[in-house]
Amino acid sequence: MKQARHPEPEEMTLIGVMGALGDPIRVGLLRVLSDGRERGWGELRAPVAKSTLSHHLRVLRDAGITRTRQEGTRCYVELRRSELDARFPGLLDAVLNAAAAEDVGDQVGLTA
Amino acid sequence: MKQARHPEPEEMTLIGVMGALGDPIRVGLLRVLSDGRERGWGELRAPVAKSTLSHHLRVLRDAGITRTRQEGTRCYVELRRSELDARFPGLLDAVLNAAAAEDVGDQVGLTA
DNA sequence: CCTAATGTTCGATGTTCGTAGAACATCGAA
DNA sequence: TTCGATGTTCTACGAACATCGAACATTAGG
Repeated sequence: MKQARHPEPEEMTLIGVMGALGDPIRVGLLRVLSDGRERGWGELRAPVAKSTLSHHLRVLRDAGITRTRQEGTRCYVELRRSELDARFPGLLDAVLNAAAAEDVGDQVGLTA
Repeated sequence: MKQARHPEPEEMTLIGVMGALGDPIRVGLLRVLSDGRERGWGELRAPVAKSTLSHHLRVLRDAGITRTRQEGTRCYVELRRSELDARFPGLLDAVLNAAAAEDVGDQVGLTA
């Protein structure tokens, strides 16, 4: 596990973010993280293989949507809310509200 | 040219809209239409073949973002602003603002 | 050390997407 | 009716994507 790279706010692109949030699993992950709490990888529940989950988390990270931190062999994920809000004002809230209304990504959740 | 189908507001999905707006050409078209004016197909300028432009307009239409009207052999495109705003509050404005700030889709424009 | 736990990466597969050109359908005008 | 303009649809193709299982790397614990 090499240290993951996180884009600076200036490196984030609208197309990148829109593309990243064009998948139900990733929107589900976004919703899970939307309370601002950092979550452990193992807490995340999604109906995909772990390699696929790893892929989705990478897409989110590469788009600048999340930040990943390592601690020992564990990983912790967190929404980059303030940076996103500064870079794309209103976008995150609009997506989260719409996602909640439609219940997009409801298959994604936390460990019971 | 058969009559194109337009989704009802309830049929629009967040994922559909996010996916449709994950392409620079389509965001460019959105920006061109963002003043609310109806535009003729021929007015639109984009660095792609006409079949490709037709495809992109179809994607936008299928997602519920635009409305296409036919008049004789001409087509007119229009942004479904109020319906989108009602269905996805704040989303369109957030995307348009971010797109303007980044100048996404600047290759798309109107006939000089 | 050896082992278990935790993610990442790799290889493979099937799907979707963006793109273009060619053929087609429709309509207005000559 | 014939022709030209205007979009749409068909077909094709390479790139990108979502997905999985297997192999791998790293670290904690015994």
